[in-house]
Amino acid sequence: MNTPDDDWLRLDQQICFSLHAASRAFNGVYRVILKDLGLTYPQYLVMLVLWEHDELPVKKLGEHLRLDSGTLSPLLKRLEAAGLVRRERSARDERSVEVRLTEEGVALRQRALQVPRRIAASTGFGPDEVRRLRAHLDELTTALDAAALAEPPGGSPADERS
Amino acid sequence: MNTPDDDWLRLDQQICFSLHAASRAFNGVYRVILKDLGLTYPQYLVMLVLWEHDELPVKKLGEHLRLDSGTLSPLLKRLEAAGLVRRERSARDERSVEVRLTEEGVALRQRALQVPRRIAASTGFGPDEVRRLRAHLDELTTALDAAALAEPPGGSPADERS
DNA sequence: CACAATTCAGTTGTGCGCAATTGAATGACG
DNA sequence: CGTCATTCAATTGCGCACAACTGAATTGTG
Repeated sequence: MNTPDDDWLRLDQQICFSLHAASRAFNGVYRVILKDLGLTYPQYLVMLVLWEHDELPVKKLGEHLRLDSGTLSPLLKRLEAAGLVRRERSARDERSVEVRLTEEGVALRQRALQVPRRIAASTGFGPDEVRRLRAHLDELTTALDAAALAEPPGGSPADERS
Repeated sequence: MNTPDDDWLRLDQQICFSLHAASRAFNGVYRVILKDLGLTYPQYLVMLVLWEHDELPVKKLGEHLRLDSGTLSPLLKRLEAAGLVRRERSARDERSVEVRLTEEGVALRQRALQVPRRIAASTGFGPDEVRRLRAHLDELTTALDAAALAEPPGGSPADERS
């Protein structure tokens, strides 16, 4: 009785607008800053993972980033063409492809060290604010993932009958 | 002296990961729910604006959504092909194209009224939590936009010399 | 051992997001 | 009035995201 559906549709607009807009605004700032490094934002994310792990099969990379091979395969090809990464099929399991940094890829890390500072400056957020926002977002993601699993297309989970 | 650059690179990872992941998780939930309506998530955003305004030039639509014609033109073509929208060049200003809902487009609103409830259920967030998160995100977007303006590619704003 | 199910990377097709460009219409200014 | 700059929508080109599928390698089971 509180809020008729009409109002919900307006409120809903604001929520998804906000997230969408924030995501793209962030993306835009990264784009500008990463241009110096010759990386796109998703490529930067891949490099961050590799700087931590140094060698990973595509599958593991995808788990860290929540991306599948459909996205990663061409992206990794481009990183390989840029000379930052090498891909070689695993000897143990020929289905798997190991991604590893080249020397050039390792070296790029030094130049990337300045990125977080510049990003932080752009947000104008302090460490605490960042932490709170991150916690909020992670909470949201967890909830959404759970809901996505519980609600396979079509109806409510209660419809589940053998 | 507080946190060496190495740690920043790790912390930074977490921030951008969180936002990126949340955005795509949200997108995924919308995708499932909107499939019933035959809309993608960005198409839904466009329809939300049109349900509020009923008739708008592409330019205004883009300002509401922060999207340019490069994104909107093909998207609107698809909405037109789906019979939800009509596009006609303005009589007053032949450069401009007016977008207006068809009867079918107006009618779709009824079926869309259920969407916000299902989304809200998926997040598990209450109205207050949503409001706080939205405020946080808007604050972030505002800061990022300001920074994007202040920092044209290449260096700090202080470099600005005639 | 043989055969079915699974796991993995890659490909294809669709749609979004953005930069850069094009071309037409409009507006401003001398 | 004519010229030049601006404002629009549309197009092109590139990269990401994701669903669906392919094909090869591996694992599980009888």
